[in-house]
Amino acid sequence: MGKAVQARTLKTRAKLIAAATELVAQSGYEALRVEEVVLRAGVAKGTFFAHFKDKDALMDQLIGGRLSAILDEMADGPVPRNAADMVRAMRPLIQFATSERYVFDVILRYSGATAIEEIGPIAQTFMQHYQVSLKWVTHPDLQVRDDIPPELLAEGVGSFLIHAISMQFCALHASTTVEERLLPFLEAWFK
Amino acid sequence: MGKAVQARTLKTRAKLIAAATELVAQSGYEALRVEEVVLRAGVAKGTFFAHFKDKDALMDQLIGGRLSAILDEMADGPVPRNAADMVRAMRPLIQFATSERYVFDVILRYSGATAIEEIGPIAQTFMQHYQVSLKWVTHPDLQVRDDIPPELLAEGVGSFLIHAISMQFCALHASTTVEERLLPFLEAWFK
DNA sequence: CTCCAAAATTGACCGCGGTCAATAATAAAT
DNA sequence: ATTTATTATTGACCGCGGTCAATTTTGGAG
Repeated sequence: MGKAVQARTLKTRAKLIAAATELVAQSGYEALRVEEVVLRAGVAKGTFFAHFKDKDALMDQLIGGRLSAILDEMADGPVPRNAADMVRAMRPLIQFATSERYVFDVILRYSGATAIEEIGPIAQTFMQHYQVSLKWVTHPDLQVRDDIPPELLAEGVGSFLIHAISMQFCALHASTTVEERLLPFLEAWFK
Repeated sequence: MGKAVQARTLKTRAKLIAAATELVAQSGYEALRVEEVVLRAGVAKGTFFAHFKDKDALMDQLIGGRLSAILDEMADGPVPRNAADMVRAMRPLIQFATSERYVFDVILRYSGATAIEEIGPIAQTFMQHYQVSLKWVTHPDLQVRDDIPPELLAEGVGSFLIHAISMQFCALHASTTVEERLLPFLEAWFK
């Protein structure tokens, strides 16, 4: 019998990812069409779905990859000193998540893994963000509330972030920025 | 010229809503097909889209209607005495929002109005929920934190609720219930 | 009643995501 | 080199949401 995974497979997959990445760079995530991806990659349509469960699975890869890279930089950066500093540190994350309404929708849809064995790239970045937040709130220099467990504080940061971004896509609150809206919530976590 | 809106229009619209409601009662929201709705309503496919911008607009109506009814009862009920009581009061809301993954996705997608003049039913229920929460946290019997403005507390309740429900759809946290997960966040809002 | 312009309805058609039986490429076994 | 079992690829096809030019219905004006 053949090897579990052939070299050809990796090549095709790489071609699909490359084609998709180029198309996204040109026209954004929402405009991406599977037919355009396979055309550019030079494969048949069915091949796409042999590599990705559906179109969203590709989006999970692409968007999850970007998020993960952003979070890696956040983790490497200095621990913020206060709430305003924390908001500033999350700026790259906010910018990407608000770049397209569609992107944020995909992030929300894939934030929860449907099964333990299939935790996708985006779902992983939520854990990654939790770890970064936990590292921050447990840093001794940061004056966070000591009557709330750090795990809850970290989880709350994620909750507030999603909420603040959601509001951005609501016309009623478009006048305020995400950072302005996020700040008071984070301040509530500090003493 | 004819009247701005004919009686026929209202009848057709009612038939579409009735057909859709019946189908949802039978097979749930996710399984709803526009073709089935128009078949049951006895109209052509194009008629559907003359009444609703797209399928999601119908969902906005149906799901928004249910949410609004639930929130009306919440508003009429007694003001909860503490965090645990507050979680209990939100139970009907949680049950409906978690009844189908698809329902929660639609709620999130429509939570923000895209333009001020077109605030849909679901977007309105978010404001409705905010009002109920505000009423609760400003009630004198409730011992909430007094170092955080009530408006922020009320908005935070919504943020925590969405977060707790999101976690429900993540296999990693399926063992805990939404109510168990929500409670510690609400307790953080109390003194 | 007849005419007419606006409003409502129709259904063939399209776009695009996703399926699957048939086919081709691969690599190990002999 | 030939056979063979496994894996990868193909593209015609389907489901379903959404469009639009053509047609019918409506209700007021003359």
